[in-house]
Amino acid sequence: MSQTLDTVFAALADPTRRAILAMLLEDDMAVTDVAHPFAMSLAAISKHLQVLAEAGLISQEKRGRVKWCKLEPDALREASVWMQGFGQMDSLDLDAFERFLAVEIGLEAEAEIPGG
Amino acid sequence: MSQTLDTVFAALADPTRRAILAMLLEDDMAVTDVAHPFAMSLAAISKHLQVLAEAGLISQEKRGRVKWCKLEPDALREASVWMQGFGQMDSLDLDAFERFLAVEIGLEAEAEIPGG
DNA sequence: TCCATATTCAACCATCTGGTTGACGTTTCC
DNA sequence: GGAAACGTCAACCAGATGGTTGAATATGGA
Repeated sequence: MSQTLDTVFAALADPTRRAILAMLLEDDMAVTDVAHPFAMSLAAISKHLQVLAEAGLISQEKRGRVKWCKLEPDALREASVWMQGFGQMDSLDLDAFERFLAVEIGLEAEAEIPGG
Repeated sequence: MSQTLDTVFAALADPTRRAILAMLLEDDMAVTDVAHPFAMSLAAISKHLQVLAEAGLISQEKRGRVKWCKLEPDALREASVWMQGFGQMDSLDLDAFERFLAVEIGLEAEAEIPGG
């Protein structure tokens, strides 16, 4: 889940990938057609699509020699939920926060919250 | 705005930086105190804080020899709004999309939407 | 003044990222 | 069968990223 947030946000950080997602809103598309409007090679777009697929933001299905790309909004929704929930923690449970840190960044148990 | 999304999402892609944001939810903190729970150098945390500040996710104010870090949820909200709005475009206005592409990735006017 | 604290800067390093090109394996179709 | 279309793979490259260490710059306090 933490790694999911890593990969989802990293995928969204690139404008080409955000543009691809916007294109896939309209309809499923073949890799070649996704690549068409962009001023870069097919191989580069293929890599971008892999990044999006690993983040769970799209799925790909091969039919014949054509690989179809489909938007998968669930991962996007997960990240969005994270961001929404973020502003709504009112006061932080420090014990819970230590566990959160431990999960988020693999911190040892000695993690101690300054000022706490 | 496009660059803002770039920097905001890139900032959020790192678990250390997300943990820092979570800490700042509770209260404003000095750089040294932010660094305390993490198993890395102060200089590394200082860099992370710069990334967060450039993305607009935090602000920093120096009082005396202490630099205070404060959460600025507006940039987070902007990215969240982008994500929310994303799933809600129903059908895409192709002309608008070409302008979107032009802004997002600096594409030339000849951008043409395949299948469109 | 002198020392400790708070923070950044500069140089360095390993790894990741985003792009290229050319070769390759599949599938389709004449 | 053989050519063309679809897509990925492999090798390579430049630049960004995330970390380190040690020196430098302020500021605060005895």
